[in-house]
Amino acid sequence: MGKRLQKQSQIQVTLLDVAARAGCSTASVSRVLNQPDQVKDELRARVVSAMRQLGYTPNSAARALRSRRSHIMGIVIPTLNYAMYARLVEGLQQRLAEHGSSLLVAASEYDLRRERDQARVLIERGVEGLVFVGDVHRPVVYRLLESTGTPYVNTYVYRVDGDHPCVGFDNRVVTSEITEFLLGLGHRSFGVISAVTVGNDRAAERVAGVRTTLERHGLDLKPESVYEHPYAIASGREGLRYLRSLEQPPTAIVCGNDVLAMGALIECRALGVAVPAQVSIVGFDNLEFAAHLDPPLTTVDVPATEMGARAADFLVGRVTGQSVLPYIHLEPQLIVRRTTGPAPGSAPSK
Amino acid sequence: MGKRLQKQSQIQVTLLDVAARAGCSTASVSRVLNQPDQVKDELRARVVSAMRQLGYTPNSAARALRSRRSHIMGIVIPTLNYAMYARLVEGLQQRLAEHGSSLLVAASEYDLRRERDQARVLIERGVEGLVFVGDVHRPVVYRLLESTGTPYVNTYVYRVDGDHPCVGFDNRVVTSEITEFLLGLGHRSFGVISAVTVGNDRAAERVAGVRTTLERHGLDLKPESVYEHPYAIASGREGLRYLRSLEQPPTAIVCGNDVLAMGALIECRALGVAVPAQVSIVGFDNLEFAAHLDPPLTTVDVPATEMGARAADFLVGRVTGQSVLPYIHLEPQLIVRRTTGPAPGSAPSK
DNA sequence: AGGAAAAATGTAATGGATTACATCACGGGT
DNA sequence: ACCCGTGATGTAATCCATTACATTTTTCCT
Repeated sequence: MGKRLQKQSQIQVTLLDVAARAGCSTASVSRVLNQPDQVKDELRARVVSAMRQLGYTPNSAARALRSRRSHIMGIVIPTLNYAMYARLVEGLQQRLAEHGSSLLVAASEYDLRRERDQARVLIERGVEGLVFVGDVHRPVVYRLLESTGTPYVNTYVYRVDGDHPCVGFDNRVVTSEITEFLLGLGHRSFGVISAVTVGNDRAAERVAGVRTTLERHGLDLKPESVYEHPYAIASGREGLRYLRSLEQPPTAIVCGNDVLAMGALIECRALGVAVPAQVSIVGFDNLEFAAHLDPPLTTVDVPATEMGARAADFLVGRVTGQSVLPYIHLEPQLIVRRTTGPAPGSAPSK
Repeated sequence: MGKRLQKQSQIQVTLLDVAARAGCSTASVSRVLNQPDQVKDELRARVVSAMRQLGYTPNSAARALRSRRSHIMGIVIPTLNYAMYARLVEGLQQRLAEHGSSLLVAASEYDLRRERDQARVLIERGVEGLVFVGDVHRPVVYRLLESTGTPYVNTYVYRVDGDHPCVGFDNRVVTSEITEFLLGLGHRSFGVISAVTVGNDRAAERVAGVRTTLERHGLDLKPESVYEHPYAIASGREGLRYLRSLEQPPTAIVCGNDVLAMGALIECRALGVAVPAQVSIVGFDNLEFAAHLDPPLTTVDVPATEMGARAADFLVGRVTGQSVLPYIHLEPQLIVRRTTGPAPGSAPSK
């Protein structure tokens, strides 16, 4: 058993071997690899055949060393267990592949120190560019990026005055729009169920968007109206139960993401709270299940895959010396479904 | 604007610069990097300080070239949009990080040709080992792995006679157990809602598990009782509607994954079909939402993260020359919740 | 104190592909 | 028939860290 499982010490086949076999110089073999049309058909054929016969695979390290191109990019994300980040990575990887680059993935688990460590490691692995989520990172990360001259881009954020390349949207503006929408439905009492905001600038901005908008309208979002808990359906359920237990339960609940919203919705059903008659609920992300919940969830569609693709284009552009726009805005879209309606007891707005 | 956004051509700081500054040889600097305790405190301090002052970052390519270690592994997965694969990647990456390695991720989109291409690319990028999902790959992939001497491991499968290292479980056995469980509840008429089985050996095996078990009991799974459609809630809904439209609708429905099961469950509610009174439904994966559905979904818990971690251990072991077991079995667990019950009209089994 | 062994450090070869530059062949213009 | 330019190919330096081996310093035992 396991005969194939032995690793035999391989004698590496090099360019030199191929050249010898093809009866030409290493330069020509290299050209066949990198600028095939600079080589005459006949020689190219000979080289290709020699490579095949010898089972030649170029040594990536030697290649990268000499050419100063690793064709590897990196991304540091909080986690892959969050569908939107997974999609971001998917979009990024696909587009990079089209550009001929590969992707190193590292997770920080929402820990900024770990994010810093992972960024360091990826740079040490020779990535040509780095993608981050959010724009709040340890200062040393930015310093490292600058001192090593590593191009980078922040995603899931959009801030023109931010001094950092970014692709995404302004989280605060989006929840602000949600809040305006709910205000327009007559809601005056708001609650928020949010992911943990420590080390998560996106979550923090989303809460801030609700708060500042309410304040602009002379209302306020009391600290006790914000339930902040880890990303999970259970948190959404707890959050809803908590908000319902307040002296003056909110009629509108803005959730930091669809998973929390799903939990809230489930708990409403369990508690016999009618949605949207008694409470309006809004999610964020437009995950697949949002449209299939009962009632279907009002949420915000986030172009995560596109964000990844754009990040790829940006970095590849930077590395290849093209001029690229450092601030890329992608518009999320409010998807109004059936979990939102007029505030109870308010005259319908039209 | 954009002052920081310019890439300035970096003059790379090398070991030699550090050595000069620290007043020692490059060998010593290298030792500080790789075997710090072989260097006296005083010299080490000098070198470290020189590195800091110069902002030295080792050149990964040169390092990899000389040491023949890239510290990079790779994984080719069908997609990251499937939560279980995302978790697998997460577990793999975390454990690799603990071992001091990084992870290149590539997606095949369930296309075996693309899987082959991606595997080729990853090998060309210098990965030290490769993780796959499933064990049905293009033959050339296995040939390439062998000829380049690249260690690899298949996940989500377990087949001792398979000649390939693997970590996971036998999908066929698991759905077989599900089927036995349902048979025990008195069900005799079965339906299956499956993901697309082309290029997906796991999905195919799951269907086969139901079929062979039924046959063992003198029953059969008619081709028209299998609804095969892409991974999506909508597919689950359609699947259920389809199965209910059969002349003799099944009383037990085995779903290839939880997403399909969720769709089926949602459609039952929409159609007014009582679960489990009229139909029993079983999922696969035990995604987070499974426990929160109404009724909570009977499903199979799959240790995806663990699988990734074990794959990491295996490959790192192989690369570092330890002896490692090539076949690692992880036991999935049937989680009986409330979507399964006695077949309608059958005497309860106890 | 003497000397061998162990520890620390240095010297220089090495890994494999790329590429600047040199050379060669060949076709076209006059 | 001669020269030049263009395109194809070859020669050899180069990228930068690691490591085998050589040399020096330190340790420690007698």
